[in-house]
Amino acid sequence: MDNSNRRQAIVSAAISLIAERGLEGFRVRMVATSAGMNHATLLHYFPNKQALVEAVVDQLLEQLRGEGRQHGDPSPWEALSHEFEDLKRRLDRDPSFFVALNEIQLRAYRDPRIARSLQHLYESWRHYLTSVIERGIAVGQFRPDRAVAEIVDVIMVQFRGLGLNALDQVDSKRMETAVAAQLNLLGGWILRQD
Amino acid sequence: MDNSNRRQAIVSAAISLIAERGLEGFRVRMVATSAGMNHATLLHYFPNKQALVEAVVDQLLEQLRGEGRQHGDPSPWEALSHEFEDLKRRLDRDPSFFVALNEIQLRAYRDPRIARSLQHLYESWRHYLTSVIERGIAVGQFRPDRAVAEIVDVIMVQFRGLGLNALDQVDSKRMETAVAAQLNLLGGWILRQD
Amino acid sequence: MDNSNRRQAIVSAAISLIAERGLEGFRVRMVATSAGMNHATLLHYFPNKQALVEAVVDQLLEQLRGEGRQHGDPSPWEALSHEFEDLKRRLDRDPSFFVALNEIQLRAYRDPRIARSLQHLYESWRHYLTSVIERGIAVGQFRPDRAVAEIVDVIMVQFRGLGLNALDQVDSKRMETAVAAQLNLLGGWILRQD
Amino acid sequence: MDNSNRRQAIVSAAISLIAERGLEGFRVRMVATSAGMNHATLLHYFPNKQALVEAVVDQLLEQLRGEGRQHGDPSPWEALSHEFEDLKRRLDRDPSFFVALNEIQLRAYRDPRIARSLQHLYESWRHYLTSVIERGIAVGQFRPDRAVAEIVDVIMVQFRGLGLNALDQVDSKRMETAVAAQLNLLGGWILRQD
DNA sequence: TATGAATGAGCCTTCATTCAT
DNA sequence: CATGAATGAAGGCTCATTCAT
Repeated sequence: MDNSNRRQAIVSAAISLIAERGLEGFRVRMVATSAGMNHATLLHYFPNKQALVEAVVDQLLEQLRGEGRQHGDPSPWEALSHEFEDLKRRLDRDPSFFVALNEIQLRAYRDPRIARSLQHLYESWRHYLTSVIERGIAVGQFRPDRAVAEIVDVIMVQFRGLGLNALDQVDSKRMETAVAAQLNLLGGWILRQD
Repeated sequence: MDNSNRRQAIVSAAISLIAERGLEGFRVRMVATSAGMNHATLLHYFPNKQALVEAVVDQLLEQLRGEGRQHGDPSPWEALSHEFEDLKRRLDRDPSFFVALNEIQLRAYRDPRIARSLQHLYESWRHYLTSVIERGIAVGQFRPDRAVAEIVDVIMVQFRGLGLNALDQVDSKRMETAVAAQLNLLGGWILRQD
Repeated sequence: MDNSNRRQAIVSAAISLIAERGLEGFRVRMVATSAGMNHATLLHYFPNKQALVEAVVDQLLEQLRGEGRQHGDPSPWEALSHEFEDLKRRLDRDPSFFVALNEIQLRAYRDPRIARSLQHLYESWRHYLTSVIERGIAVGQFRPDRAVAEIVDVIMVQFRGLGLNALDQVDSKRMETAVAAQLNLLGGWILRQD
Repeated sequence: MDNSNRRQAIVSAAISLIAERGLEGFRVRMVATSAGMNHATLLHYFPNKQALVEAVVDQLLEQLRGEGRQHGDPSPWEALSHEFEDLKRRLDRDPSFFVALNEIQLRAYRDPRIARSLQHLYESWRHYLTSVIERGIAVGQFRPDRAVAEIVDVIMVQFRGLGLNALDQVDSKRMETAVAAQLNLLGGWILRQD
């Protein structure tokens, strides 16, 4: 179990470093130093740099998947709202997480292995959103005249756009407004007006 | 003027390479080869790598600012629609442009010089959008109960999100739908309903 | 302590190379090869070329300061004679040492850090010579009508001139004569004649 | 004749640059710029860098040989004194000349062609000194019990030592004293005392 | 496991030199 | 002659990775 702790520490240090310097500027030696060990020791835990990056990706995606999904039995709209709330909270609490995530996202464009991981996550998220939307329509909370897939796409674009904002280092207040506005926007589009 | 052509060719090759391999993986030698010259010759046109990257940034931003702004005397909503149309056209025609742009955007997070360039562009764009929105409210086309700055932020998040989609290499059709949906979404939120 | 040995080997190789090719022509790669290692390994012991050069300077000056100062309780004139003897021995045994030293001396003209090191050495040597001369005058061995500082300067010029002779690669015999002549010259000038 | 002027300008610029940055740091492009022309143009006057350096050597030696040799019919001792006077004047007027000269002297150690040039000069100078000394002994001005060759060597060492002092950038006053002292030293050794 | 040493591949940059105009 | 462009060789330095202890 100590082994696992050690790996965790390394991956954490790696994420910080990626957020700080980008994948460009990401150096195995620095990660090791930052994790309090010799660089050669680090390579006992990860066979090479690529493996470390992949572990970072896994960790990032795990974290992304992690929270979310609230308890209780929320209505579809509450479920969606919760997703936005969750995003806001993350953006506020740990913006550097999103910096690293964007970095990974770009890398995925060229690294098939990372692309696959990311795709898995997106698919599972898309799946979840789809089910929520469908339920919303079924229970009459959402307008029935929108294509489900389209709604899901819309939401994902919103999230991506908001995630990119993390790079702007704007104040927490403004970020909160931006998230709220997007939710509001969505609501106006899919909520049944009566 | 041949000098200028040569520089153009280099910058173009550089953008392609950045899109292809990222700023990580961006090698002066490759750019030179790709532009059909010795790497030392390239440094004849740009004093060093950093200068080349900056030229790329300038070119990218210039291109971004470039088109847009249509002719005639469009209504505010037509003006906004045109922006989305324009984005769609670009995404379709030259997706790698957006890949490079995202790359630069991430780099701006750490490179103050690039950050400044980007900020200039964003400010000018924000300025333009603000004027359009204000006019739309003034002429009664847009709802008066939305904060202008908030609307502008919303649009910028939408564009960023859509830009990131370029990385997914989805088919042109689906991208078109995504852009249209976002425009639709925006319309539902700010257009005066009667 | 092996580490220290390795550094020593590198510095020695560096001195040889400087003597052979000058600071112009001084290549890290060559030093490494000459010391039997990869050039990257060398940079494991010295962070960069400049640091290596400085180590060379230190070593050279250390060596210069090193020997000298004989045992027993010599008269002032014997002390001076010993300095010349010592120089002669060095010139004979390791002429390339002086080649490197001249090289460094020229570099000091432009490199403040080296200039400082050299100045320290010269000051300490000047200090020593001053004390010897003063004692010589006090005990009546040297003529009292010469300014001490002037005598010291004279001696230093002599040493510098003799050191430059190392470049001529003349035979050991002739060098010996030259040193002896300078000592003789000095004696005629400062020794009390009776 | 304009051609000759141009070459002169280039060589002068080259000497200044060598004095300023050493042969290490000596760049064809800089010389050209400093002489007010394109670097490629410079290579119309000197086929390559080496040729330029050799021209510098020639010029330096020419200058060294140049002055000297006074008019009238001086006594041997006056002739020697004049040499020292001349050196003093040069050291005072153009110390950077000696910096460049030392630089060349070191280079001669490895460059046979330069070595030969230097040797020619030294031989001719040695020849001149020899004749002066012999005459001095013949006319009874110098002590007859010194070996002529030895005296000549002594003088040359003195000159070399004084030349190296140019690097110390000491004040003119002190340099003057040093030269005078060496002359004095020499006089005490060879002048017939009566 | 842990680590310091070692290494080869590779990158950016410099520079003397060549060449076409 | 003059010059801007071009080039190849080389140099200092970095870095992921391997290895012996």
